Amino acid sequence: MNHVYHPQEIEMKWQERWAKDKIFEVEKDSKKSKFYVLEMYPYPSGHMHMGHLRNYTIGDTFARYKRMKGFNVLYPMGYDSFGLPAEIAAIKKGTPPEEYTRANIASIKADQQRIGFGYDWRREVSSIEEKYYKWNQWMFIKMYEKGLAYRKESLVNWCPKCTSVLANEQVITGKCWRCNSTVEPKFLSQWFFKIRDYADELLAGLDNVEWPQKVKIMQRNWIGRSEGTTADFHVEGTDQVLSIFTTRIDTVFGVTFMTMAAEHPWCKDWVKGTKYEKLYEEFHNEVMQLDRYERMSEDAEKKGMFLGKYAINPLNGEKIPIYAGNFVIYGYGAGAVMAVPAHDQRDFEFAKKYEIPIKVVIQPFDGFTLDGDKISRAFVEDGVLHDSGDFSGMENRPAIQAIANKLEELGKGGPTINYKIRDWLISRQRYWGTPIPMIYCEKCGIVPEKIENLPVQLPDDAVFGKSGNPLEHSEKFMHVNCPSCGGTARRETDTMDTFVDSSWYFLRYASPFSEDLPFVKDDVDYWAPVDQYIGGIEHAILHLLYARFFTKVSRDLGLHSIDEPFRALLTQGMINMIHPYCEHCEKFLPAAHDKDGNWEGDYDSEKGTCNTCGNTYITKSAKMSKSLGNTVSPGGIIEQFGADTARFFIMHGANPEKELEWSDSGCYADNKVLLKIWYALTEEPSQYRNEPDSYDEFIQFRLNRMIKVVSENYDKIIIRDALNEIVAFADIFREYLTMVPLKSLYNEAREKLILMLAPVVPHMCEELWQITEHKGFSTLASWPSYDTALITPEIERHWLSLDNLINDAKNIQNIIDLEGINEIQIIVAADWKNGFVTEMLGQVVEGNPFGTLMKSAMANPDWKQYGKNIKGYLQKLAKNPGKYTVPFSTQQAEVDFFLSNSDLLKKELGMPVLVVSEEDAQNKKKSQALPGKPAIILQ
RNA sequence: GCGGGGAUAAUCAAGUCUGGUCCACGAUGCUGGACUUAGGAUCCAGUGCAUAGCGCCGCGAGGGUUCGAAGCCCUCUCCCCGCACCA
Repeated sequence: MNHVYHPQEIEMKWQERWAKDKIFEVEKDSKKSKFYVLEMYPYPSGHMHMGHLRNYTIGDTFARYKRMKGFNVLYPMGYDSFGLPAEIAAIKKGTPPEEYTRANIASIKADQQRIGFGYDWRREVSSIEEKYYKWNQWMFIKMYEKGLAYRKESLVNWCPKCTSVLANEQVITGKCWRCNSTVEPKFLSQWFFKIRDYADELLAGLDNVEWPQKVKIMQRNWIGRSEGTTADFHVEGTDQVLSIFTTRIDTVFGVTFMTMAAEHPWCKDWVKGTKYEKLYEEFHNEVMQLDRYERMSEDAEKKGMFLGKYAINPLNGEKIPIYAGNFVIYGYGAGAVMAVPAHDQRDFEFAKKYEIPIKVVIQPFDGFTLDGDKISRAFVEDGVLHDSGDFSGMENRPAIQAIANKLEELGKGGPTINYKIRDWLISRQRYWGTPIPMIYCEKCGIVPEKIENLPVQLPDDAVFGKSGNPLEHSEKFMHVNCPSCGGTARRETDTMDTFVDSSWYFLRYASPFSEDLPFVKDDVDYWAPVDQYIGGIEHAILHLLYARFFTKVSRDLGLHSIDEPFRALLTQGMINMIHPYCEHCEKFLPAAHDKDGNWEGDYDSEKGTCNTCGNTYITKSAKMSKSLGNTVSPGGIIEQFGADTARFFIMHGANPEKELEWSDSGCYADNKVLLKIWYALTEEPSQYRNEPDSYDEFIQFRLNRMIKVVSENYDKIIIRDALNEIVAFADIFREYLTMVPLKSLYNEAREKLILMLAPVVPHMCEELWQITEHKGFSTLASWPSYDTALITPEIERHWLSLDNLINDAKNIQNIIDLEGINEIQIIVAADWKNGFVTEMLGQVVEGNPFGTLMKSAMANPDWKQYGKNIKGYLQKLAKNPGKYTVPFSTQQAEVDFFLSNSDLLKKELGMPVLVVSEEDAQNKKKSQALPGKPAIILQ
């Protein structure tokens, strides 16, 4: 046979055949176990990039493997197609968002199809479709009816660049998650989803999913459950009550002041018309000017001011001053805290600065008595209550419970659980999203749109580029009759956060054609949850938390019975690439070109210098990113080498969770590996053997071991390690071709080798499957099983000793002058040594000292005669007992083994091999032989 | 500061859970050689030191446990990521 590898032709051909035979289209089948593999659906921004290629290849490989293992595999794809970039394009270029988005979807979809991902394309979901976003609106109304969607005025995060608000989850260290602008606080009326109602369940559910520990921890921290106590502090001279939250109610008798968040609306009321007003204005402005991140950083100076008001301690009736402070978070707890300077370091510093009394109410267990006037830092450890009314003398831990209960009795608070997580702000002041289906009627107030009128469509007369939301300028959209009274009303112009779209798309895939409900319960209950979800760590909180929330809400609406959407999660590693780095400027030097293609980067690649400082730069691994200009497009590789090489490289470069170093040479090398395998599998041996021989056993061993290792690694999605085992076997297989193989075994090995590779390089494998005269698609073939009897540790030890023998002999060949050498003699250790090594190894492991070993060996009458050599053997055994084994049951077995492999030895070593037993050998080196480790003589 | 993950040869990187053919998988790079109408082609060998082998050194640093440590324990250094005054 003479088959040349033409990836472009092969790949197109098989993609067409797969599509024609609809092999990736799946239906519910109660007789088969289902398996749902999913990648996070992409925002369609033009072409597919390396990160996408990696993400989808991991998923496709795994889905193909599971399919071959006999699962009914659901593997769909779709597009997260609402979002700001389309609107920006509309403003800049005048392209309507829909046109822009559809063009991008077409382009990325073509890229995906060119790689040969086995998606069930009938199930494609796209959030911009009316038939999709209609259900966002439907869900919104259902949630509104249940009180889970509500409108509230509050302090929200405003991104000036996106001219829209953001959810807390979308503010990353004070910056917008999308454009990195500094976020500003603003008071606005906005729509929220009550994710806090599900805080406990969201926390508990993490115990039932197979996610990376890291992601679970991040979600737990984000939810931020904290057990503590609320205590009501009356504000003197008003009917206001500060219901503060604390985890240290045991210190309540030591409260000497209260601290309010500076922006708390009460502060303003209290100072109005008093001598504190002017000072407060200044203080408030100062605090609000700093961005949130700066303000919260630990080294920021703690500042505050007295507000002229007093609060009453609910337990001892003491009157304590109320301050405003720059370190209290308005959004957490009551936006106010009780301050106990003796037992909280931050309060201590504040008290010292403003000369507030410090009252010690917990004394250390060791009997030492602290004095509030003298201590130099807060005492935060456990101790015994002191000056605490009825609770004095109690240990502080039990006192927490006791005091909380007392407060409950008094009707002034009690045990509470507090959460850091805030409700999800879903309003966005943008056009390109799902309109919130609410109507403002002067007479009836806020009224939901009627279900039968859904979807509320995006108008096509929107004008972009004016200030504010384009929907506000659309007459067609704004004007509506009230669904309740029929009078004139106006629509809500906010649209939904696009994270709403991605919160349930994975359920829609299960029944993409459902028209009466977002999805059909039976379909979701069969296919969901997603068994393996694959995506980037950047969604550890955002999407993954919202999707879990939506799953629970839709379950409670009776739409399905799934608790957690994603049973297992794999977060893929970044893709890195070597890039110039200036040690002097301490930064990576961006590469860039102007629009005519002229170099505009920050370094001179010819001189190897930094353009800023002129010093020579070094190269370091950097994340592939647009901002550094070091991206490599998968398109080029596919054009040059084909999709299978691209897939193979990206799976072989690093295991899925690890960082992947992209390199040209690595890619070329992997193309070579594929070519080698291709030729090994297409070139038939010129002749076959009919009688089995020893080497066949080796092939059997390695073949079965490969299937075992590869299956185990694919099961755990450790794809690189699986490929390494396959590549190693391919080398052995190639060797086998040259050794006149046994036909049946050759065919078996060839077939199984193709199937091992099929999940990663499916097109090549289909072609090989056809060339090797198999029927049907390798994609639909059954995954091979292996025979454990052929890979026992004993068999492994035999082949290992042969391998060691070859390596040792080669080593000698490399270091000596081969002139006049024409034969290798293999001297197998004498029979008595098997018993000797077995026995003495046992004694070494028991921990016997050398002297005891020696005595014990010499006491054996059969061994005594070898006394002069025994000391040497024992020294070796004692030094590293793990290294020595007895691989063969008898000397004869060992002799037979090496004899039966003498052809192979001859081939490997390039000279004839003579196998003799130690007893028959003449050379004095024969005494060096040990079981499984023959003496080697070149003569 | 708190929490998590790391540090392996020129480079990337497996091995660490479960200590023992680990003279550390694999890949890249590099050096030889074979072949050849010279290729990012293919094949073979080498790539810490030593050497007719089966030895020494080595897995961030130091100590410990063990017959035996890349792996287990302790201390330290450095790097990455997340959270960041959460009362």
